[in-house]
Amino acid sequence: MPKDDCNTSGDRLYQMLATLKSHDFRITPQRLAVLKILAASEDHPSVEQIYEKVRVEFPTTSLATIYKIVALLKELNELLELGFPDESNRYDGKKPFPHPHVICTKCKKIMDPELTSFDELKEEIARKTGFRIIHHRLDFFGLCRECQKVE
Amino acid sequence: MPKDDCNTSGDRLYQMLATLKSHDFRITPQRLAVLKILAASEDHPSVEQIYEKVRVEFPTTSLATIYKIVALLKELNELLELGFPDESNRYDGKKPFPHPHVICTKCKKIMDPELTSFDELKEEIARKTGFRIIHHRLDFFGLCRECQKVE
DNA sequence: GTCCGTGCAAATGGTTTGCACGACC
DNA sequence: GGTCGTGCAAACCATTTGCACGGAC
Repeated sequence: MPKDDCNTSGDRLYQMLATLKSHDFRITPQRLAVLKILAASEDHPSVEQIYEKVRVEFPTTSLATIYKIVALLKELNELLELGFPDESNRYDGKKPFPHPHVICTKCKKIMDPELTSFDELKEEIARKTGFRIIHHRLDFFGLCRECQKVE
Repeated sequence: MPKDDCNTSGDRLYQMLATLKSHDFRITPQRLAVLKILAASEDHPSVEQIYEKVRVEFPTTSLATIYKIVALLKELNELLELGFPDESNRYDGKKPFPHPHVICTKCKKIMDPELTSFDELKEEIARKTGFRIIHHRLDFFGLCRECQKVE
């Protein structure tokens, strides 16, 4: 099992619940539903997609609430936001720390590639710029295997 | 001189003018003013900053026009957009192709680091994911030398 | 019972659009 | 002179905010 993908969806759910509790945030049905979806999602969902899934179980849930829960989890570092200029933001609840993404510009699929040569790059940056690097963002855009075929 | 920073500001201006002309776009005073600013800017300006500079010379220029010119240059691949989730978008007219950036989260300065170990990373990605990589985005966020001192 | 979280609707703000006038070619 | 570009104001739309009710603890 890859070292940075070692959490089962149950572990992630438990971890997120623990973080909420330790900061004295209440565990509401809406929050629990969002946590479950994020802990289980393989597909980097958008707020709208989370909303649709939550509404299956809780049809009265409002979009504003989803936004608030997402903002809270982001604040607690339990959710990684992948913001895009056109506001088609996507979220990663399984690996809430910076890591590279590969994005298909056709089908909008987002994958997590395994990389070995990144740490070296990060160190080179710090050495050459004098910056204290806090976090980063690395996206590759292109066509996935499937979309290359049908093109 | 670094190989990917070989254009003087005059060369970039000429290049951008040539691209506009070759696509039969008119050279208006507003467009020329924006081109000059982009060709000379070292600081990855925002639309608002471009707007303020253009207004020094042409006080009647509207913000919408700047947006239109920026969109046009982006379309013609003469301008790199660095979009951020909070819409504080920034633009690079000197190197309109994807390249890494180092961003100070305090003073908002954006720099272009020199990197040697990036190509290798890109190749590793393509090999491991099967994607045909078209472009990429690599940002490092942190504190620049100056902001580390005053912190 | 208290106070936080939710749902609703209105506000926000960067960006885009429609349209008529004016200017580039 | 015809057409493209500009300036203005309104529209847009994802996201945020204010507020009163309801539920978690």
